[in-house]
Amino acid sequence: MKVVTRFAPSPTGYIHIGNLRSAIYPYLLAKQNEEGSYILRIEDTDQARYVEGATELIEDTLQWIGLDWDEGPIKGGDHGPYFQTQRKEIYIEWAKKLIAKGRAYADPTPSEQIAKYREETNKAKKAFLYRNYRPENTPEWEPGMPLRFKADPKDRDYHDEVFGDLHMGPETQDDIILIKADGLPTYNFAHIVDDATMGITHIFRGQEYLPSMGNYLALYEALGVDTPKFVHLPHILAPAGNKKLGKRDGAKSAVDYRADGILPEAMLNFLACLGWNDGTEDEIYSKQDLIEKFSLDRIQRAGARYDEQKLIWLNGQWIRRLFTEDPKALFARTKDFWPEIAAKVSEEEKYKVFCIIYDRLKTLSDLRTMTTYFFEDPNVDMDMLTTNKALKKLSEKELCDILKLAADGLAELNEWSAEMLQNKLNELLEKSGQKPAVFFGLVRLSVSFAPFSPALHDTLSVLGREKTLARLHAVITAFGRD
RNA sequence: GGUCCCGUCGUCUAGUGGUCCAGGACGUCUGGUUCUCAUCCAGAAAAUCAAGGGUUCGACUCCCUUCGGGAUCACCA
Repeated sequence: MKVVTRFAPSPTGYIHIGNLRSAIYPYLLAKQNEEGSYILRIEDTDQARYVEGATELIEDTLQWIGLDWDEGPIKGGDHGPYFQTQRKEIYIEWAKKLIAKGRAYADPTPSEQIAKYREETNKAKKAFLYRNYRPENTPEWEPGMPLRFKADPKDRDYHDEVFGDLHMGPETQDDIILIKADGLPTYNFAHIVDDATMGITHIFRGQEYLPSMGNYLALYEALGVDTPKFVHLPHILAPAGNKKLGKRDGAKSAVDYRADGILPEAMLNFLACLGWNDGTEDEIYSKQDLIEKFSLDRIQRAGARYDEQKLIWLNGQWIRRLFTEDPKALFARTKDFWPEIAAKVSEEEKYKVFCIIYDRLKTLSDLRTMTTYFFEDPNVDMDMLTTNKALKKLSEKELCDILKLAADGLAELNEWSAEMLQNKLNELLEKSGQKPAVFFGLVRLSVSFAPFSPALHDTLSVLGREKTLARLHAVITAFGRD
């Protein structure tokens, strides 16, 4: 069977990670099907909430994380247009079918009156059902008037791919608005028409739509449309509390994570596995792995909490993995993450630094704080030396002598390579008669004045002979014992 | 309030009647890797399987009830 899925966001702002997952699953399902198709549709029927530029933001997010759609904005396709505001005639046409069948009526009731009805039922602590107030005489519908569905409340059973066999009673079905007074359809009507005309086979959406299923089932029936497969997804929960993750909880835009140095591979891996797993004990999945292994019946029913720590860990895993696969390619992706001072240095220089520091990065933006001493001489900070755990037992003279020994020894080195440096450093360590923590620690701090750095011989080899010796002498001078 | 959904370590989860006095991962803690930080490796702590009743020789797994949590009841999606 050909699988056609869709992601259908409304352009009301950026896509936060809570929503992004419902873009990923339909993509995976479509791609694991040989002739599957993944459609992007923009649900822009709410003029009031429309945000300029939001569509571009959505497209950017999907492209970043690697969800390339087969049909939709930019790309086009056989089932367009892909903006609901451009499909107005289609909805009107379908609405007229419903009117002809006596299953839709123009509602003349003023909204103030409806508000009163609603207040009544609220006071009686009951769920509001408009059909209890259905007007007896309704005018012939014409544009500018709200059009309502005429419900046929009854027991309806259906199957959800995640939640299993479900039942909706008559009280879940009402005379919902199909076409608003502004002539545009509501989501409730539009998505059914669109999914039917676009040939969507699997509908993915958040579980907040579960209570509306009674209405949707009634509409499919009245429209004479076959029901697609339903895939309702549990909510992603905010880090604290039990509420679903939303922008109020500081749910960042997915692309904000890009600026923070999170790799799209890690984000995709993380979100896909938030509420889904393949039953094995694997943790790392590439897009291809996910496409091969994804299955609807392994989606969780309970909401999963959004845990940024696991994302960070996954990101570190991906940095190491991608480096192993193709270091240059990963390096090319670090462009925006270097400290400003690195701009004056050649790409080759930066690449050298990257090769010795990459396996310490959790996010690419760590480069900003972890590499500055490679590009500019650090300020000599004597306190850092004298308060160091391993060094504070030694006198200034002793420290200074060790540094001189190191500087003189290193100056003799013919070939300034990591390997030769390692040998030389070991030789000097022995000569100094100090513990590694003292000798290496002192040299390391003297050239970097950083709380941490790569292995000493790697650091010195990238730094180069000139800078290394100059920095060691700067500290010796600072001791005033030159 | 009505309706709908959910409930295994702090978190993500494995588990579809016996091999589970519950396994893995993140996080935390402790060690190891010639310096720091990170990686990597080894190990530890961490779940009366929401509770109570059934069914069964046997239940985390099936049934019922209760409790707890969430969603929804718009001319928003």
